[in-house]
Amino acid sequence: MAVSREDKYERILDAAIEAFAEVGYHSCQVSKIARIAGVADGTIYLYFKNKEDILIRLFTERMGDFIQLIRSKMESCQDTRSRLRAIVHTHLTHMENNRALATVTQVELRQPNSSLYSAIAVPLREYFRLVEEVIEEGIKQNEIIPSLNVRVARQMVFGTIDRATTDWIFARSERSLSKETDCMLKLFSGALGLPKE
Amino acid sequence: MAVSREDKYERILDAAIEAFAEVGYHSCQVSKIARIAGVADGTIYLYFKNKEDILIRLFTERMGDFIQLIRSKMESCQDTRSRLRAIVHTHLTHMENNRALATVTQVELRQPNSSLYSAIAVPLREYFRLVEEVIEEGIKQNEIIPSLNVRVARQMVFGTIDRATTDWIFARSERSLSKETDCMLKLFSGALGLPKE
Amino acid sequence: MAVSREDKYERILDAAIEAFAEVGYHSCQVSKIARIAGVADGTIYLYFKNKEDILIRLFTERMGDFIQLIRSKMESCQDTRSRLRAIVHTHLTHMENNRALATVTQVELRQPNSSLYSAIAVPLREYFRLVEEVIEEGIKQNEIIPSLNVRVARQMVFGTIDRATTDWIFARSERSLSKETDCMLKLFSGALGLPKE
Amino acid sequence: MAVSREDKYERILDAAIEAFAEVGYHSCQVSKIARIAGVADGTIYLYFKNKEDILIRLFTERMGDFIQLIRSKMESCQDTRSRLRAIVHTHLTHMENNRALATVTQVELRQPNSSLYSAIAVPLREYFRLVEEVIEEGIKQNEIIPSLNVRVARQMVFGTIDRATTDWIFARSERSLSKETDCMLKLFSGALGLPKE
DNA sequence: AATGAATGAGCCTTCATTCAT
DNA sequence: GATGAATGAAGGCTCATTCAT
Repeated sequence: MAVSREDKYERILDAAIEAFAEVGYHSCQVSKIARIAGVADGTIYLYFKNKEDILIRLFTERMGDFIQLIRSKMESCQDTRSRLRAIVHTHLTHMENNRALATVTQVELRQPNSSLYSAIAVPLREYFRLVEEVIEEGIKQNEIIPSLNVRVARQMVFGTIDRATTDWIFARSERSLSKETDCMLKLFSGALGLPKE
Repeated sequence: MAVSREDKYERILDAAIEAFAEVGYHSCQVSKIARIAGVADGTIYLYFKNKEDILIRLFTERMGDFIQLIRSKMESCQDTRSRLRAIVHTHLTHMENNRALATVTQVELRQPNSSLYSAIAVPLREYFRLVEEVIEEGIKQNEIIPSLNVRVARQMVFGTIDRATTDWIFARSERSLSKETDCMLKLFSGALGLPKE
Repeated sequence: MAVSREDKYERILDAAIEAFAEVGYHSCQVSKIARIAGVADGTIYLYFKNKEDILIRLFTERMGDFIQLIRSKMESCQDTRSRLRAIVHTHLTHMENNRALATVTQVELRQPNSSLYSAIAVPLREYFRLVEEVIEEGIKQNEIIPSLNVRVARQMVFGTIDRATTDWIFARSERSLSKETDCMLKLFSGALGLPKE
Repeated sequence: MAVSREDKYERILDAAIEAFAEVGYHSCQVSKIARIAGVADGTIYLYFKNKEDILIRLFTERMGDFIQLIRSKMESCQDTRSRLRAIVHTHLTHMENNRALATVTQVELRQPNSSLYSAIAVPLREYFRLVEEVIEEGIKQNEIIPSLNVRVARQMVFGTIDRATTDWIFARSERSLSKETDCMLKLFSGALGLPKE
């Protein structure tokens, strides 16, 4: 069976994730992506405008999926604690299951002054917004102490998860990342003043 | 008086911080650093092995200074809360006062598989160790609840500060970063179970 | 009725003339010709060996037709003056009516060291020969002064027409090209010593 | 003695003329020019913006010099015949002595829709203007019949010279080009109605 | 030590051509 | 015959690094 057009696009994207994770975006040659994807160099340009376009689409598409995943996991949650748990656990599990993507995300997410930044900014801000909504709702429901700064609280939640992920990537050990969900949640509970379980 | 060897070295390093902050390490040409530093391209190679060496030395030296600064600020602290406050406040203030350095630090800190990573790892781990020591001491002194995972707690402290800094850099607004010290400390107090003030 | 093989061949040739005229042979992509002709890229290679072959056939066929046209116009001419007039007028009118072809002809006629040159050389030399025959016949009939160099005289006739055509193409104005027939003929009459009308 | 900056610029220009003449602008690799000039590929880009810039500067500078040469040769001329002779003879001699330049000029002078065309247009128009001035002055001095179209007359003068040059280039024979000055002048005399010598 | 012109390896991208359908 | 997705060779240009002055 021939490889369909859809498949090829995805294969190039997957190859790019693997390649970027291994050597970083800037040190990665387009021909390396092509080799991993099993296509010719020129084929890449049938699906992507240029090298940067690969990175941009990678972020927007995969992060879009990721945020959808988190939203769906949160639907059945009744209280703030379980919503936070859904975020933390889904995030850590997803990174654990997609280590290469995690590596790229952690590393390349922060380029200054590039068209890349503005492309990334949209899904990232959407994620931030989602976390802040959970916090705001928690305050409204009297589950979270009202006096805290919502943005800083969100920075704590995301920053902690993000840092744990980065540490896990660089540690290269086999230790589980998602197992840290409970530790993290306990800290967040105390910080936000969530009621005892 | 002629510019001494020391001065020229520092001037190149400062120029590099400015240049890297503006366009990013990979997009920055050595000649740009030379122009900002007011020296010839070739002169850079009298002081640095190559382009990457500039970045490595930049991190190790400036982060070394930074850690020294934090240690000195912490010397007079008697309890865990004030030690944490010293860390948070010194970190945020330092980044606020050295925005270009902050930009480089936040952006370029995470290159995979490069000799850069191992160079950065040393001072970064020292900083992590410092935070973890404060937490461990807090547990020993019964100021922090003992059941938490020290590493995850450190990831929270550093991750939150780090994320707040990144947000502040990309926000490009004039809002103060160091003013968030108290918000952050309140969260950490709750998370770690610090006694009421 | 389906488009016949003949038709498709001609359509590609016409498309090539249009495309080459617009952007020049070297800057013209084969896919552009295909798009204008309304065929797939690959189809072109069913009718032409390669890109250069399109240009070669374009010249040989269209110039062959052009020379036939001039010959037929000259058949009814009784004297040198009317023969020259036929050449000049037919040439200018033809270029005026086929501006795109004229553009390609004027521009691409002169590539050094290519298989293109030798392909063009044949019809071009035939045209030159035709002009020189008119001159030689004029000398034999005592209509043209015998002391002139036939080749140089032909260079004058062709060069003048050719230059006027090039100027007209680049002028992009709406001024008529064929209207210059009489001016040109008057110059040629004086140069060649044709008898008064 | 070191090669001065000026020299290197000229050497690259000369190398480009030779290389373009041999294989044509489009088929000529920048590395070929570099090899002939005896410099590294990158050095070219210290002196020229890009490949097209080489061609543009080549035309503007060398044609500027050429027009100056013709002007200087014409200064001592007292009548129209000697002015025309100066133009024809200087043009033919110059092309004969600079065959490679002539080849490039004849071939690459006519690219449509490129920034090249507008760059060439200026010196070329200046040359046309010079020829037309000679004709206009001749009419004013009653040396040339007044009824002719000046533009077409100029097209004849330039077109004939240009065509003779092209023929000479493609002939590749050792026959002299400049020796045709007199043939050509005799034709022009008759065409323009110049008084007998 | 300082310079900056010169180097040349390296890479992204294009596009003529092919070939499985 | 017709298609157009896929190919991959080729080349213009950049820029970190060198070295003669």
